[in-house]
Amino acid sequence: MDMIETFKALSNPTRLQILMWLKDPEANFPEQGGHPGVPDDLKGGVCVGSIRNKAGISQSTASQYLDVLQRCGLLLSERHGKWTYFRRNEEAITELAQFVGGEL
Amino acid sequence: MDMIETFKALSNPTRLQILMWLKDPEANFPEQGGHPGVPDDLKGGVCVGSIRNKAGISQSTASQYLDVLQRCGLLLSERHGKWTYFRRNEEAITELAQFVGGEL
DNA sequence: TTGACATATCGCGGTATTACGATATGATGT
DNA sequence: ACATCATATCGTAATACCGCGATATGTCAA
Repeated sequence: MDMIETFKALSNPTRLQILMWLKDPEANFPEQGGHPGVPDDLKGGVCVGSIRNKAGISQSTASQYLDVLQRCGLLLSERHGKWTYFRRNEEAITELAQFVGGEL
Repeated sequence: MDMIETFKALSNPTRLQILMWLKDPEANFPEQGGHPGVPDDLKGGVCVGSIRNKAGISQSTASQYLDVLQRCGLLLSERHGKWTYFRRNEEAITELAQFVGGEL
């Protein structure tokens, strides 16, 4: 896990916000769900469009931000049909917390 | 504590390294000490010149980096004579660790 | 196959960061 | 007052990041 890339990813207010919103997808993305073949509990993550709406950024920026968060390992993505669902990678976040709480 | 500024400060390899070196000043800055009127145990911190040498960067860059780390609260500085001694702000680092380990 | 939709990638101008040398400030000793 | 040393600030060119619209790719439905 590249800590420099991770800190860089977190040093943008919108990206930090997205990561925190994804702690509670049900509360923060209520309009999500109801996609064909996808359960309503949002365990699998939230799609780009929902995040884009919530954050108030363009589609290309949303896609790019999520890519940055995924590249450094903080998010995981899974494609179902036309949608790409993003969710937190709790292992990576725990690893980051251990680094900051211990080695840093 | 501005988390965005803090993450920005940490997203530079040299600055991250400096913060980690300052966990153990005695081991990482052995040539430090012996300044008139300053105890040898380095409890008060390490001066800019020692950090500059260790990091292999220019004097102006060292001063600027340390200022960035201080502005976001990760370092504290104290002037004694012509030297400015920098040391870690453990309270701030603990606060950061709690944020990453809890709210993030 | 064609159209519609979701997402990804490209290209751009604007802005910030990087790291430096040059110079200014501040402190010490003579 | 002066020279010297440590640090801070200024000005800079190179590079990276920001956020967007335009466009490309991939998926489904008819």
